[in-house]
Order: sequence, then C-alpha cells, then structure tokens
Amino acid sequence: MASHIKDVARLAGVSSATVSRVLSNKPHVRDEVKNRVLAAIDELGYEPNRVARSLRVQRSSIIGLIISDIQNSFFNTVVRAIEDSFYEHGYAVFLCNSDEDPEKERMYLNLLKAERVAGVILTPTSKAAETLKGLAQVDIPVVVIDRLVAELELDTVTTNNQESAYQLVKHLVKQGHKRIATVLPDLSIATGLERFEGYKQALKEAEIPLDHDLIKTGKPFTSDGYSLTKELLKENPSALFSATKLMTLGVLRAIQEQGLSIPEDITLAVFDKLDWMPYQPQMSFAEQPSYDLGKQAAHLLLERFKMPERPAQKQILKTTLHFDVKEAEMVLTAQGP
Amino acid sequence: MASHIKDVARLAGVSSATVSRVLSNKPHVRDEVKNRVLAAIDELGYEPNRVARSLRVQRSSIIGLIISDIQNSFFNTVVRAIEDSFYEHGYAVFLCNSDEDPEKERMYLNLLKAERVAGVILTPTSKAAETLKGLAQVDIPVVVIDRLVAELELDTVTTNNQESAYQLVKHLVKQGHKRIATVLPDLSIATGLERFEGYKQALKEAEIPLDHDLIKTGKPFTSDGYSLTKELLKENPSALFSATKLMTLGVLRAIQEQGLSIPEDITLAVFDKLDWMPYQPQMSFAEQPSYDLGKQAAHLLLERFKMPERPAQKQILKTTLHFDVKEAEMVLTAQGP
DNA sequence: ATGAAAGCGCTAACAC
DNA sequence: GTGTTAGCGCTTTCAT
Repeated sequence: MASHIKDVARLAGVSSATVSRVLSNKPHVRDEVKNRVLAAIDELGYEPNRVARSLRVQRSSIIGLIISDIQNSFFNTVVRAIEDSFYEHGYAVFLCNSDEDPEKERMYLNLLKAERVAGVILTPTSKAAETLKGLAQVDIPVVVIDRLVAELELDTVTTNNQESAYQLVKHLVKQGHKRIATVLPDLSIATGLERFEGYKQALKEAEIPLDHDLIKTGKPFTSDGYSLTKELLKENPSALFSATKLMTLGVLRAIQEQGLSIPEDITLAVFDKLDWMPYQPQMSFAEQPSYDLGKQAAHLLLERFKMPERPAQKQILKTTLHFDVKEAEMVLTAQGP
Repeated sequence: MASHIKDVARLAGVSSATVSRVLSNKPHVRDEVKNRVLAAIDELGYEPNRVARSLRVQRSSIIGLIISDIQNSFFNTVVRAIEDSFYEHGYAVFLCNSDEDPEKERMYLNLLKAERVAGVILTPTSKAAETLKGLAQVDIPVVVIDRLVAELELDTVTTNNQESAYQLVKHLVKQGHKRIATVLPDLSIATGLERFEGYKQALKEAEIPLDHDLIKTGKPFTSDGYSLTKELLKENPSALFSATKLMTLGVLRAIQEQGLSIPEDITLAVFDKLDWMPYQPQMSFAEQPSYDLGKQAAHLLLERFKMPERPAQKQILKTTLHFDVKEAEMVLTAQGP
C-alpha cells in the first residue's frame, strides 16, 4: 500500500500543507522542519500522487507529443530532444504515433485534452486545425513542428524547406542537368509544397521549363517513392530530387532495379540524411537539424507556460547542405534504420 | 471554458449522478432521460475530465508501454497491435522509449506508477526486476514481452527463441557448413541467451565443436553488428547466424565492405525479417509474430484487470521460418526503415 | 512559519 | 430509476 501526504505529515509531526510546501520547494519552511519532512518522505518511500495533484492544479505535468511516424529516425531524434528538455523540468512526455492518419491524430488530441496535459507538441497532418481549436478552449498551449498549420496562430518550429530544396536543385543544374525529375509528398503537406517551390525556383532561374512528366507526388512512404520513380525513369531524367527520406529509399530501389548506377547514370539530391544502410550511393542531401528542432519546440512551449499571452513565434531553422557525398564519408551512427 | 458534469446535469434537468451513469453506460436509466442527457452533452460539447475520474476510481485509463527501441520496426508493429487492442476498450496507450537504458526505464516505470496507470507492458532491460516490484505495491499489473524477467512471476509473451535459432543454424549445418560464426546481443538479455542456446544445440547435434573465435556478443545495435563481424570475417567462416535485426544490418555492411557475396562466399541465417531496403541479399530468417505478440500482451493485461489473482501466464509464440529467400520474394511493405 | 479547511470534477454507496 | 452526499489526495487561500 502506497503512503499518502497525510502519513508523511503525521510521521514528521507537521500538517500536510507543510509537506506540500516542502515537496514543491516553496519558501517559508524552516530548515529543521524541512529536514524532518524529507526524512519522513524517505522513510515511507512516499511518492506524490500525480493524479490528485493534476486535479487540484487543473493541469497535469504531462506533455503530449504527437509524431506522424515514430519509425522515422528524423522524428526519433526530435522526440529525444523534447524528452531531454522536459525531463529537466519535471514533465513527462507522452508519445503518440499518428501514422499520418488525421483520424488517429484527432483521437489523440482529444485524449490529451481530456487528460488536461500541460502542453502539446505535434507534427500536424493537413487536417489538424479544427481539433487544435478544441485545445485552445481549455487553454492547452500547442507547438507545431516540421509543418505549418496555416490557419492558426501557433508557436512553430520548421526548417528552411524552400531554400534548401532550391540549393539542392540548383546544384544539379550547375552540374549541367536539364532533365531533373522530382518525387514529392502531396502538396497538401506543407513541407511538400515548400520543397516543390524550391525546385521550381531553381529551374526557373536556369530557364528550364517545368515538365510535368518529371514531377510526381504521393504519400511520403517508401512504397510511393518506389512506384513513382519507376514511372519517372521512363522519361529518362539525368537527375532526381527526392523530397523526403522514406521516399528516397523507394527511389534507390527503383533505380537499382533498372540497373542504373548512381551518380553516373542518374544524379541524386535528396532531403534528409539517410540512416546508415548496407548500401548507400553518392548523393547530395539537406540534413535537417532534428535535435535542435526538438530543443526549440520544447523551449517555445516552456516559454509559453510562463507567458501565455505572448504572440506566436515562428522559428525557421537551417538545414546543413552536403554536396556529392560518397558512401565512405557517411558516419556510422549507433543505431540503424 | 470547458463544461463540467454539473452543467450537463443542469441542462438536462437531472443530477450529476445520472449523467455519470449515462456516461459509463450503467443500467437503471430510463431511455427518455438518457436521451435528454446525451442531447445536453452534445449541446455543450462536454468531455469528461479524465483526471477527476482517475482520482476518484484510483486508477487512470492509461496503459503505459515501455519499448526498448521505438525505431525498430519489430517493436513498432507490437506497439500498433497494443494500441489497437486497448483503443477498443477505452484505454489510451502512453508510449515510452527506454533506449535499452535501465535508468530511463526506471524513470518511466516510477512515473507510470505515480500516474497510477491501469497497467504496464514492457520489453524489460536486464535491470527491470527491482523497479517492477514497486508497481506491484500499488497493484499495477505488468505484462512483459519479448524478454523474460526471470526473478518475477509475471504475465509474459515471448517467442520460441531457442527453437527458432536451432532450426536456422541446423539449416546451415545441413547445407554443409562447418565454420558457422554468430553475432549475438549480450547474454544478459534473455533473447540473446536463448538464441545462443539454439545455436549451440544445432552445433552439438552435428558434432561440430564450439569455436569461441566464431562467437561474438555486443549491444544489439547496428554498430556492434558491424564491428563484431569485421573481426569474425578474419576467421573465414562460411556461414553466419545473426541474432537480432539491427545487428544484421551491420553484418551486411561488413560483409559488403569485404567484397564478399551472399550467399556464395558466406551464407546468412538471421533473426527477424528485415525492413525493406534497396539492397537485400538472399538469406534465411525467423520472422517473429510481432502483431500477435502485441495482441496477446494486451489480451493478458485485460484478463488480469478482470482476474487480479489469476496465476501468471507465460505464452510462447512461434516464429515463421523462411529458408534461403531471395530478394525478389521480399514483400514491399508500406513503410521502409 | 505553520495549520485548518475548502475544493478541484468525478463516482459510488446509500437513501428514497 | 434517480438524487444526495461523501470523499479520492493534493494544493492553496486564509488565519494565526
């Protein structure tokens, strides 16, 4: 049987109010009393009931974190950064996987609302706006990462998608490529749209007309990357820009099945740094600052707790560009895909 | 401002007790009254405060799920199965990533205890036993998956590790291999030990003496799979048994760097089905029933809620063995690594 | 500096 | 079948 604050109070010979003050490091407790309380806590192995606390203060110490794909190592790093940040501040992070499914996202958001979590961080699907308004009703602050929610004034951390895509494609142009294909996520996803804008910008600057046979969109999954590339290869592009990590895996497979070599037959520029894999050809890529992204998101949320009325901040982080990196230069990280 | 049960009661012209009864589908409410309550709930957009409910019933509707590596797609499927099962029963799943770190595991277990979750499912590290006893003190049931906790009488779902490893290695033996190397996770992890037993059993049966230069253990990560294999290859094995998915990725890389082809130069038998990858050579593998494993774990926990005194159940699921599967036969799943 | 007491929103025992 | 009420364990005024 777990002990309660009353038991601690009795053992220390004080009231439960005093124990509570000690627990939350409030001032106005004599050191001698404080030590007696601490000793009693220790002796009983007392741990506060966080549920009772949450009810009383009308807010739990849980942070809800909804990620569109927990298997994607990019998001995994983001998760770790957020956990690290909140752990220091006594919050626990409740992780939810939306799988890019607006229905699951809605379910989790409502649940987090019912649990009266302290705050929410999420990578929104394109349908998140409506449900997010419900959280605002109960004053649960939200930080959006990776993708914008255009309709809402929310704290946001994203990366410079358009600029990075522009630089990657510009690099292909400089290498003399004219037929540059691209594989993108649906343009309803903000990152897809922004990266497409970068692609267009680079071509326009080089006065290469847009060829719609070289542009394919789909779900940001390996399977779509694969099938879209199979179609694209019929058009004989000399280079390809892939806009998301998972799609790139499918791109690689399709190219390999076709017996083409990289970069001789087809040159690649892609978004995201690939996980370490047995096979990894030379390519250019934009590495997103995933840990920083998580850190910043946590920071914004903690700031918001202190200043609920502060205007929404939109942070844009920079990717690191790597041009024509060969397999050998890839770093071996602790964990694979 | 969110509405409360009292507001609903007032609007429907009943007491809050009746509203509560309607909410939890208790009997003894007239249909006419029930409908009035439902209408009021709808009109106010009322959602129960789960925190208050948790405090009152001394148990939340949250299931804690601690996974040793959320990026591993094997566990990802397990997570999905567990979420699916509990969603049907009105529980929410709180996902935590222990990263194989006993300290993080301890932190999360204590947190889940303080949150008075309804139950916990976890893939334990080798140091879990002590902390798990703390949960027993507050009557929080625990189901252990993938790995046993020897010291404790807990509901458990695992796979037939020894038998599967035995069959895989036996297959290598039948193909005439005498120098069969193996890469294993530390034997303090139950799965590592069991799979090693299977390996030894197959060699013993074939009267092949154990050669300790062909046996390497490490952390179940890609990096260790890679470095251990580099060493093993100096011994010129003709076959290799890799005991975990992440390690296998490192194995493949090391073999490729050495310029060896699979299966001609070295034959592979491995645990786990690899995620879809651009490069994937022929090998034998034991596919774990990951979805079933999650389903069964959820089932055991739900049963335990109903019958707290039932003796602990130890379920052992069977892997599906695939021998000498070529790349082309691999199924393209929706998502990559 | 400390204690007494109210109350967070809900459920369940008991009364009718 | 429905209402009244006590109380889950904690925090936070308000007294002293």
